[in-house]
Amino acid sequence: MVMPKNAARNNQAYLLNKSGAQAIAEHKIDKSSSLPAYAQMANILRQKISTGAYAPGDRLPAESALAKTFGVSAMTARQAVTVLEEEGLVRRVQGSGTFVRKIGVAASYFGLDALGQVLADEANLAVRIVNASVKRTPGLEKTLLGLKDSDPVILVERVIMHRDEPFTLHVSFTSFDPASPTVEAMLDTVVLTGLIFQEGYSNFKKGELRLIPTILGPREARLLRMEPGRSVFKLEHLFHDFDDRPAAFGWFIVSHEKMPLVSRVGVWHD
Amino acid sequence: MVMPKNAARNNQAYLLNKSGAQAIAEHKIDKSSSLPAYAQMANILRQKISTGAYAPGDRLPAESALAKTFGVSAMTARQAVTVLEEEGLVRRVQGSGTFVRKIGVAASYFGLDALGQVLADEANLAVRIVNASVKRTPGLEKTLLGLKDSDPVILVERVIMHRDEPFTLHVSFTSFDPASPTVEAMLDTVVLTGLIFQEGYSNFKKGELRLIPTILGPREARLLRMEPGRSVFKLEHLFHDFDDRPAAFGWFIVSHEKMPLVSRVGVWHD
DNA sequence: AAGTGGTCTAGACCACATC
DNA sequence: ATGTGGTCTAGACCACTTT
Repeated sequence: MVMPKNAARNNQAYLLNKSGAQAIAEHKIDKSSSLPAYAQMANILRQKISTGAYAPGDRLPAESALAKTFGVSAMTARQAVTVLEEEGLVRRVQGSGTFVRKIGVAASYFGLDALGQVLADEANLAVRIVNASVKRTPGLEKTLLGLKDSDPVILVERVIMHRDEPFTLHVSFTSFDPASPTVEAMLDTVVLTGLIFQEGYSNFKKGELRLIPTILGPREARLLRMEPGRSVFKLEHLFHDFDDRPAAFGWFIVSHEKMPLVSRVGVWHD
Repeated sequence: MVMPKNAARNNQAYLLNKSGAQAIAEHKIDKSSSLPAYAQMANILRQKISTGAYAPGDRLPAESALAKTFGVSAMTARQAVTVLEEEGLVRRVQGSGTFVRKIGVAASYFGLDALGQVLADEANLAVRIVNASVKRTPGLEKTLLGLKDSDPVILVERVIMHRDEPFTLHVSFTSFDPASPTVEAMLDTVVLTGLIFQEGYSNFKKGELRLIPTILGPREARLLRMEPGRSVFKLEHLFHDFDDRPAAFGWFIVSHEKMPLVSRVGVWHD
């Protein structure tokens, strides 16, 4: 399976912006167009895939042949094929050729765009801290943070409100390090700014996230103004600092209505 | 998105910058190595990001500067930066520069690798059809398939067994088209081979998938040998044929243990 | 041996952002 | 005006697969 690439997503809107229908019909590149040659080529090739002219399993013409056909250099032809590869439509095999992919359920991936958009919309956000305390009893979070059962951890629970409606409940555990800033500072910098919002600097080097279906408990339901017993997403996270120490464990509770996970595969734009 | 510009804010990263700059002062590409030059460059740059020498928000040296520093052509330097961009570590801004990304929860994506691996492992798969019938009563599936309430649809329910354990329950609806092959043929070709397994040709041009948390019903639980009331994933799919007609609606029921959804962000390999 | 994709060069010009 | 990334050329050689 091809990993989704940021470049492909960024190009998407651009490529579709101005597609020359006449260019597609004539199988040629309009070099005076504002649309780059490689994008025009990609559009034409995608069109042929969408109509079945190039069917799943078929081999595309060699990049050198495409370059000759379209009257561009080999590098430009290669760039065009790369667009389709990043869209997951074709698969390159060195020494053999480029083949049209067959679509299937497993080819999909899900991004957290909805979550990102809400968290970036700071003007309409409000954070309600429902609990901020120091926890001294044992728990899974201490294992994950590399702490002893007796070590204290900072527990913070927030409801993130979006347009005056509860959007998600965030529960986070951070190790209580006396050498670090105070609890208040950590609340505002490390965990909140570093994890939730997009602006500013991050103190984290890497993170692991896990998506789990779970059932809404009574307290969670009350905080989110939802019915208890509903099935919702639990998005767990464990972030590590630049010394590779696990520093922030926690999770977001959010419904699939607020954070739809949708994926599209195959050709969705001719 | 907002562009962070104030470079000297993270003191720690600033110190690391000075000490780290000497440690990696080599900056040399081994052109006799089997590892391509662009990959070696990407490794070095990634290393600098992982140590904080290039901190989130910082601007990378211009591609032309990198090319000069590493003694390669501009295209090769560009390819190196592209690697980091595709890993989600940096973000390019035309006319402005390339900036180290700040990691966050929303930057993650989830692939169905686990599902794909199981469905590709045909030697250890067995499909048990638990229901195959023609449904003539109204239902959501008819709306999605563009059919009238009175139109018949083929309903097939299968338990896909992997290594003699129930892996997932697949429920699918397909329009009953008299011009198409018979029910039996459709079971084996269109829906099963086209949707589930990877080999062979597909009859679908595009598909939309939706991931939903749901609660296991009694019948589903029995078929999957799990406890009812558990929270599991429901992976809905709607595939369209090459005439853009919706042709296969349905869903997979699978637990998060069988299909873990994990995502990693940031630098995980130095 | 021939054909394919993968890497690389040394330039060029363009689009865009910043000063 | 300068500097940045984005596109493009016309070659070259390499690694790999197929014939």
